[in-house]
Amino acid sequence: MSEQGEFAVSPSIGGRHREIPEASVARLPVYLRALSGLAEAGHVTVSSEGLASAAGVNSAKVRKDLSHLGSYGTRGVGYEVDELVHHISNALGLTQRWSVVLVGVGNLGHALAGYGGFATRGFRIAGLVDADPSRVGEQVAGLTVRGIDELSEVVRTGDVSIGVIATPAGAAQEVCDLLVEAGVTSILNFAPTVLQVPDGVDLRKVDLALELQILSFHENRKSGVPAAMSS
Amino acid sequence: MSEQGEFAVSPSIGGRHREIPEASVARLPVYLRALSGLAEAGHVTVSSEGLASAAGVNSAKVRKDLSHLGSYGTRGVGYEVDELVHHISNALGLTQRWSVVLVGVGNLGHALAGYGGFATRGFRIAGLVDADPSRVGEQVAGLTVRGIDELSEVVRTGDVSIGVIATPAGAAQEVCDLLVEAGVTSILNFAPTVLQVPDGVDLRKVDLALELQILSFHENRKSGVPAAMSS
DNA sequence: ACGCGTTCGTGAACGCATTCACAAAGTCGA
DNA sequence: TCGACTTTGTGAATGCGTTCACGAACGCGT
Repeated sequence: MSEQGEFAVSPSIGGRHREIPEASVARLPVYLRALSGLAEAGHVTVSSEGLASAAGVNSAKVRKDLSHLGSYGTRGVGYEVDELVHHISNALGLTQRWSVVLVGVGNLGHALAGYGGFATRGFRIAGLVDADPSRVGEQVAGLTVRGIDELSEVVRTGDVSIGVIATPAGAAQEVCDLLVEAGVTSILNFAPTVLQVPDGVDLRKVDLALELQILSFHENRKSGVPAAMSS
Repeated sequence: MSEQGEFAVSPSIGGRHREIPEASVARLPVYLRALSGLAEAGHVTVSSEGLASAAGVNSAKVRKDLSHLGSYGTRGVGYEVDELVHHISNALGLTQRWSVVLVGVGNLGHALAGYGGFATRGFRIAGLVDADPSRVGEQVAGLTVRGIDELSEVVRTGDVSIGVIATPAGAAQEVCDLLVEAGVTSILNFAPTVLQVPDGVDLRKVDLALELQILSFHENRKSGVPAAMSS
């Protein structure tokens, strides 16, 4: 009874393990971070419950999420921390090193360039680029700022696939187009504006003002409606 | 036939207009920004289709979202830009000015303090706080950095309801607890760690490393599975 | 005044994500 | 070896968000 058919998907080459839902993908980095903490604290194994509380979610979600990677837990025991770190890193593609170009070296750009999270998680800053000629040549975080006209070259010679936009809103779409044209296929946008990208290019955004406004909504709700004081 | 019945919900006092779904709330700031652009470009009215393309979503979503605020569109015409800005601002609680305390004046903290998005959208930085004694007294963005021991006082005297955490990961939970204890009810966390807050406190996070890892996943998928690379 | 074209507002259908709940599979002590 | 206990992995149920599709309402030109 070798029931191959639809379950015999090779977990190795080609098709990982089905598709991992987007919502799960977004939580994997959180698990990874929680597991690092647990490993440092000396835990060899961890249960879904333990990982859940470290990651700030519930255990059912942890089990569902991890089940998308394969069956790496042991019933009655839990998950081996090191092994899980390896599998998650693998699923996220963190076993290989990705190169990043950072465009816009203003206040925020400086902070990002100096941010430790790049290097520690396998991301390499292949170049810093800015449109302001007075900034070109400046040394930031051990790198020399280059002109926007060199962006294409930086992307090609540095094997860059990820672009980070930290420019003012007005310049963001133009920079985005240049990045795409140069061959970048993933973009992280910090500029407070909506960007258009062609199919095949992944775009994520980080938006401070937006987050504050969402908090404002909830604050407003709290102060406006002092609980369920109807009746 | 004055069909009142269930449509005669007062949109003024008390119960706004039912509950606005979280997903809609998260898009309202985007609409607001798109509308600002449209207003500057001279548009007096805008259709759901027009707003949708400016905001990077589809028109059905726009109409559904806006319907939660009330019926402010005109069939056959669209929405009046100014009026819509007003209603969205109102729903988000942006007609009143919220005070913010920023904890952690490192690289990122500097960038945040200098970020224009605070002031331009009705948020006031009531104080900058840092635990490092060598930073206390320093002038940043026109404000004097104060010690962490003054946090509680800053919150109270400044009528602060929102706290922004831009400290290293190790200090974040402690700072978070202090903020909550001081009376802050909304927290925006930039530190790469999971925070625990009691019920009644809203928590949002902005996490660069997490975003990069999600992009990494998609890059990995793209390079691993050349997929439908037709013609 | 009236019909035509446009666009909103919304019930219904659909799909994705979360949660529930439990059988299966393992550990561990006696 | 065996039985009690723990914890995973996963179908099923539920809930939330998105999309569809269309009636209702409005402006405008004639």
